Amino acid sequence: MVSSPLDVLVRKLESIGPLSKDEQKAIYALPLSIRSVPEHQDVVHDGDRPTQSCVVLEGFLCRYKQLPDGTRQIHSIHVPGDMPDLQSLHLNVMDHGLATLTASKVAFIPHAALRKLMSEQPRVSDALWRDILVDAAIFREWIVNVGAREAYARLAHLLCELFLKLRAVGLSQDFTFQLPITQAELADATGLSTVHVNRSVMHLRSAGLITWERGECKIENWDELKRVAMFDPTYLHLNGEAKAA
Amino acid sequence: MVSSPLDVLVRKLESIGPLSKDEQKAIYALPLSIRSVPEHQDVVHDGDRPTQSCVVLEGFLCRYKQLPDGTRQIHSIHVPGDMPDLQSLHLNVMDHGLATLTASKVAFIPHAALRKLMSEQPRVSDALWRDILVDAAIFREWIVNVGAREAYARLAHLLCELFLKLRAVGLSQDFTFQLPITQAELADATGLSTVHVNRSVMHLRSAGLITWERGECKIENWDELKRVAMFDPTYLHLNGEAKAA
DNA sequence: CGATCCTTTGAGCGAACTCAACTCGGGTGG
DNA sequence: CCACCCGAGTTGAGTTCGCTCAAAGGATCG
Repeated sequence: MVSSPLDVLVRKLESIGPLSKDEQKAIYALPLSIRSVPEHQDVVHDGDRPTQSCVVLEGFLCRYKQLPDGTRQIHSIHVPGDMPDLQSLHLNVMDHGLATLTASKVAFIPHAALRKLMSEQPRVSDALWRDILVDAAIFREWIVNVGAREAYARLAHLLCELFLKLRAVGLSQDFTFQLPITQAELADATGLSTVHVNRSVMHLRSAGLITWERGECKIENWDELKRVAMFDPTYLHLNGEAKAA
Repeated sequence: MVSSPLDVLVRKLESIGPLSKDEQKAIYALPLSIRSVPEHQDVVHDGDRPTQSCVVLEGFLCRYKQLPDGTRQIHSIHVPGDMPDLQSLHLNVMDHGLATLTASKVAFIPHAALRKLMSEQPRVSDALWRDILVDAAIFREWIVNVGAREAYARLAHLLCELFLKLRAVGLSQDFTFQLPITQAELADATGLSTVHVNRSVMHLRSAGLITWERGECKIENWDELKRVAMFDPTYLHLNGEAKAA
C-alpha cells in the first residue's frame, strides 16, 4: 500500500465513483509542488490567470467574493481532497478569491499535466468533471441555504454538509470533526452577522444538537440536526457506502 | 446561411468562445426532439434520471428546489441558448427541478448523441464545459446576491445579469428585453417576499433606473443600475465584443 | 362581464442587524 | 512569573429591513 500526498484526492474522487488501480497510479504520478500556507491568506487572487490548479491536502480553504461595500461572501468551504480552482482549467480568469481559513497544505498541479492526465485517462477525466459538477450542486444548495432557510437552520445545514464532506474522505469518526474556523467566518459563509451566528450556535448547543469546543465539533443528534436543517444529502451525489449514516 | 433551431445555442456558445464552421455543423447535426411546454410546468423533475439534455429555444425556464416547509428557491433563470440540465450527462440523478416560467420551446438531445459529439469535436466539448463552468460561476454570484446584497441591490443585480445574458444571444436591443415573469417568481429567485420585491421594483422605477410594463423591461440608466447592484460582469466570462456595453 | 391572477399599498410584527460592552483563554514580553 | 494584550466568543439593548396579513386596484381572458 503506497502512501501519497494525493491519497486524499483519490479518496475524494472515489466517494463519487470508483477508480481502477491504474487510474489511481496515473493520479499519483502527477507532478506536484506542495506548499504550506498560513491561515487567512490568499492562495489564488480574484483576477488571477492561473496556470495550475490546486488540491487541498490539509486544512480548510474558502472561495469568496468581496463587494465594493466591504462585505465578504464566502461561497464554498473546502476540505482535504477538494480541488477548489479546477475550473481555471477552462475559465482563464478567476472571478473570485481562494483563501485559507486555517493553516493549510496545498498541492499545485500544472494545467498541462492535468490536461494530459484527462486525455489519457478518460475515466479520471470523468471523475474530475463529476467533482466539478458536484461542486456546482453544492453552490445551488448554498443559494437555497442563504435564500430560503432561517439562521438556525442555515447553520445546521452548513454543519450537516461539512460533516458529510469530511467523513467522505475519512476525516470524521463518531460524528466528530475538526472545525477550526471562527464564527465570523461562518457569518461570511451564511450571510449572517457574527452576533447572530453566535446566538444560533448557542441555540444549536442548548438544543443538544452539537457541541463545539476548541475547534472540535461533535454532532450529538444527527437525525434532529438534519431535520431542523431540512437537509437532503442527494445534492452531494455521494455513492452508497459513503452515504450510509 | 442556414437557419436551425439550434442557432441560438451556437450564438450562446460563441458568446463564450468562437466555433469553426465545421464545429457549428456538427452541432446543427444533433438529433433533436422539440417540445412546446406551457408555462409553470416541470420539464425535468427533482429525482429524475434523464437520458437526454435540453436546450432552451424560446421562453424562460428556471431551476429550483422546494423545501419541506414549502418555500421554493429558484437558483437559476434560463433563457434561449442555455442548456439547463447539461450536468445530467455526468450526474445521474437530478437534485433539483427544471420548470418553465413562461410558455417555452425546448429541444431535447439524447445523452448518447451529446457524448458522441463531445468525443468527436473536442473544441465543442470544451465549449460545452465552459458553458457549465460559467453556469457554476453564476451560481456563485447568486450566493453573493442573496447572501450579501440588500433587496434593492439584489433585484438590480438580477436585472443586470438577465440583460447581459439576453443580449449575448441577440435578444435585447437598446437596453430593452422581454421579462414576462411575475414578481412572485422574482421573489423566489431572490429569497425575498413578493411584497418586498414589489416595493423594490417600484423603487427601481421611481429612481429612473428601469421601466417594466407588460412583460417588457427597459434599463433606463445602465451605469447607475450597475452601480447600485455592485455589478461586475467578470463572472459571466463573456468574450470581448459581447462584453462591451 | 365575472373570474382570476397579478400588482400595489397599508399596518403591524419579527428576525436579524448594529453598536457596545464584558468575558475568557492563550500568547508575549517586561 | 505575572501583567497585559489581543482575538474570539458572549450578552444586552435598541433599530431596521424585510416579513406577514389583509385588502384594494388593474389587467387579462374565457
